[in-house]
Amino acid sequence: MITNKEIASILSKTADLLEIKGENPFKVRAYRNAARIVENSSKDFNKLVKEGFDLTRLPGIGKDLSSFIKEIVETGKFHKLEELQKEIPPGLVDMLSIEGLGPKRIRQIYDAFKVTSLDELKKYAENGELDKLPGFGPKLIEKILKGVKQIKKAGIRFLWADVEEIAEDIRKYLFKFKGVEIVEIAGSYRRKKETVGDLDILVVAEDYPKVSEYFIKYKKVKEVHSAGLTRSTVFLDNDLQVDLRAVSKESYGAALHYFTGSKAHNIEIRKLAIEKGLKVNEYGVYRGDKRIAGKSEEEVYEAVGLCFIEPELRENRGEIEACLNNYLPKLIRKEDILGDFHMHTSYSDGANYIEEMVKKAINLNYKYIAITDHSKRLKVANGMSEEELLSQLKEIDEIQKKYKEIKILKGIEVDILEDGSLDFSDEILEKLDIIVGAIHYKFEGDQTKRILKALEKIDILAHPTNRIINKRSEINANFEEIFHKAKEKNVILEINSQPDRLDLPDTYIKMAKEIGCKFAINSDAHNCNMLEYIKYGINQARRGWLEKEDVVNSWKLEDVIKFLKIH
DNA sequence: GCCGTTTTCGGCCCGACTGTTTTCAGTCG
Repeated sequence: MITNKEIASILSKTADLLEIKGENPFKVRAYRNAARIVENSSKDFNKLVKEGFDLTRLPGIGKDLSSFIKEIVETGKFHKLEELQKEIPPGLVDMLSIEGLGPKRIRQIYDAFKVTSLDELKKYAENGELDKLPGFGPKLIEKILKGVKQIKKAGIRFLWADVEEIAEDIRKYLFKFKGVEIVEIAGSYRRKKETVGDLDILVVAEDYPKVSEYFIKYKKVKEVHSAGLTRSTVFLDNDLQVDLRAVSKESYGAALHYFTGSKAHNIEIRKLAIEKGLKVNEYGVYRGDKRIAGKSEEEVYEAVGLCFIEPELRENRGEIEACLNNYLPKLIRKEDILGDFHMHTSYSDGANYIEEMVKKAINLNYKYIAITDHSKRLKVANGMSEEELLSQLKEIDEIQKKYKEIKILKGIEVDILEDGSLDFSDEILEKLDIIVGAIHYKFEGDQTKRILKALEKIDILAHPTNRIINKRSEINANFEEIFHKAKEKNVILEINSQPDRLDLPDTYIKMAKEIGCKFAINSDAHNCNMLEYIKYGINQARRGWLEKEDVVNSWKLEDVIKFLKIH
C-alpha cells in the first residue's frame, strides 16, 4: 500500500529528472502540480484508484498523469522514472539543491565534463575548469563550492514553534526604526504551516534602503546574501533565511497576499483574475494599466470575486471553491477552547503535581481537564501501576473538592499493545472517565489492525500517526479505514499540540473531518507551562479546516459528558 | 502534460536579483 506522500515523491522526482533532461518546462510543471495535488489531497489516492474514481476529474490531472498515478498505485513503480534514472546520474539531482545551480547550469556542466557527483563537481570548481563555461564567473564558482559543503543541511525546515520567538523579535526590532509603519511576517509562517523554510517579512516604511541597512545589522544576522532596492536576504546564526521586502502602502494588501502564498493558492487566484480580464501581482490588481485594488487583502479577494480567505486555508485544497459556494469553514479560535484532555503529572513523567496543573488550567479559563498519566508498560519511563492509579484517583477527588470552578476528569494514557489490546484491565479502566490510547513502541509494519482493535475500547486516539517532525516518519497504516471506524465508535481523534508532533497532520485532519470524525486539541503537557502549547495544536486544526463543532474540547462540559458517556 | 463559451493549438503567473554581460539568462520565490 502506497501513501499519497510516496506517490507525490515519485512524481516530484520524475519532475526533477525531466527538468535536468531539458524537457519542456511546462511539462515539468504539470508533474510538480500533480505531485502537489496528490500530497495535499484529503482523499486517499490508493483508495480512489481501487474504487475506479476518474482521476482526470481533478483539475491538473489529465489522461496521461491519471494513468501514471494508477500505475504507481498498482505497481508501486513508475516506468518513466525508472527510464530517466537509467539515463541521468543521481548526483545531478543532488546538485539541484545547491543554491545558484538549476537544471540549465547542471546540464551545462554535465555536457561539458560528464560530472556526475558532488565530489567531482567540487574538483572541477576548484581546479578552474568550470570557469571556462560561458556564464560561470568567480562569484558563481564560489557559490557552488559553498553549496557543495552545505548541501546536507539543505532541506531541513524549522519547526513553526522554533521560529516564533525569533520572528516576533525581528518584528519588534524593525518597529524600533523611525519611519517604519507596518511590519508583517508573511509566507508559511503566516499560514501557520507546521514547518517553516524561511521568513518573509514585509515592511511599509518611508525610506526602505535605510530600513534595509538597519535590518542587516540585526544581532543574529550571520551573512547578508543580497540587498536590493526592494528586497534583502540574510541568514541568521541558526541558518534561518530571512527575506525583507519593501512595500508601498497602496500595494500593501496585494503584497501581503502575494507573499503569504501559498504559491498554489496564488496561481489559482491569478487564473480567476485572468478570467475577469484582470492581472494580479504583488503591487495590486490591474485592469489594463489601471490599478483597481491592492490596499488590503480583502480588496484583492473582492476584485477577483471572492470573500476573504484565512491564511491557514490558502493551500489550494478547495478553499477557493468553498468560498465561491459559500461553505468556507468558520475556523476554531483560541478563545473557543474550554479544556484539555491529555496531560501528565508527577505520577508519570510530568514535572508538576496534579494541583499545579489544575491551577494553571483555571488560569487559562478552562472549564474542565483530564489528568492522563502514562500506564504501567512504561514503568521504565515512569508509568503508573494499577495501585498508583487508584491512589491518584483518590487524590483527584480531594483536589476536586477544593476547586469547584473546574471539572477534573479522571483519565489515563494507556498503551496500545502489539496485538491491539490495552495494558490495563477492563475492570481498572471502568473506574475512569476518559481513556486516551496511543502506540508507544514497535512502530514497524502495518499498524491498521492494532489500532482498529484498540478503537473498541478507547475514547481518544492520541498522536495517531506517531510521527516526530524531521525525526520519525508516520507509522504505516490505513488511516482512512481508521477514521471511519473512529467515527462509527465515537472515538475522538487527537490533535497533539507538541510542536514536533502536531499529530494529526493537516491533510489527515481534513480527511477525517470529511468522514465526520470529532477531534480533541490536546497539549500532552508534561509541565504546567506546556498547557499553553495548545496554540500550536489550534494552528494545526485551523489548517485542517476545523470549526468549533468539530472540536470536542470547545464544547460545554455537559455535551462532552454526553458524547463520552461519562457517568 | 494540461486546458479550452473567442481556442483541439498555443498558451501556460510573474517580477526581483545576481552575475555575467553590454542587453540578458538563470535562478528563485
